[in-house]
Amino acid sequence: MPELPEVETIRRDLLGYLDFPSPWQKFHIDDGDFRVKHTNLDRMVIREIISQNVHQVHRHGKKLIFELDAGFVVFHLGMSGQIVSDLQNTFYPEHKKASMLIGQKPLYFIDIRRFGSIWFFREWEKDKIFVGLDPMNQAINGKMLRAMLHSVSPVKVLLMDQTRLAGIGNIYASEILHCAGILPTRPGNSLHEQECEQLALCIRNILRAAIENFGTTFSIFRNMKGQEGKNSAFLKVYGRDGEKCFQCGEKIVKIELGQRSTFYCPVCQR
DNA sequence: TCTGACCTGCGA
DNA sequence: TCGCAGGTCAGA
Repeated sequence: MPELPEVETIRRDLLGYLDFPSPWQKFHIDDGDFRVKHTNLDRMVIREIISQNVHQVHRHGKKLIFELDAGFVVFHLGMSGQIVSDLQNTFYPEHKKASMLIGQKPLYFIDIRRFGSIWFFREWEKDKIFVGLDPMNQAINGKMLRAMLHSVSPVKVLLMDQTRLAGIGNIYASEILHCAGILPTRPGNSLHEQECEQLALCIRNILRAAIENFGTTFSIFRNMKGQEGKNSAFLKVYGRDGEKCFQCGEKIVKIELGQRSTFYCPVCQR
């Protein structure tokens, strides 16, 4: 579910909610099944976290990163993860996987489909967190993108490869390629430098607009206060198969690419 | 590089 | 009841 804009929305909520620095007072993993595959937080690690202050909340790609005195607690929301300050802010309190208290502020991790994860990394393991280039990085230009996407794989699959660019998921990959006028099926290495310049521009613009709209909600995504994102109303292709393209009037097409639904306009995108 | 598996909820 | 859904990973 949550891609970069949705995770950034939650991060901004957290910045307004938490005080820094604040001691991590409580951390309880509520679901036994969750513990095995999706977290390394055993009793020893939790004890290590609880002795520390939270200094800041960062985001890298789709990861939400709580910076501690010596280490990082990293949340990945998977397809259906939520972080809420009050269990009344979610329709799914029965899917609570972790309960936390930072300073005097409670936080809950809700994970309906159980694809989310929570990991603790020590300072020397930092490299494992910051994998891939964050697409909001201002330094990204056409030349860099062209090198990054130099592969025979479809450009949409490459955009969603988190080891290249971290944060673009299925919704925004379709939206970005429509903005850039590029067919999702084009091999990455077929893109010209000018197309990559346009792509770099669209990546930033589409993601920035989605952040300003507090993310995209179809069903599950909510911010920390339980409110829906407003970006769904601004989508140009995603979920609009059979409807008219706003630019040319041609019908939006839906195909499967890399086992994911992909939407594009056959006229505007070449 | 591709495919299936992991999960639950929702709408057709 | 079935198919689909915003993600990621292991294994072939």
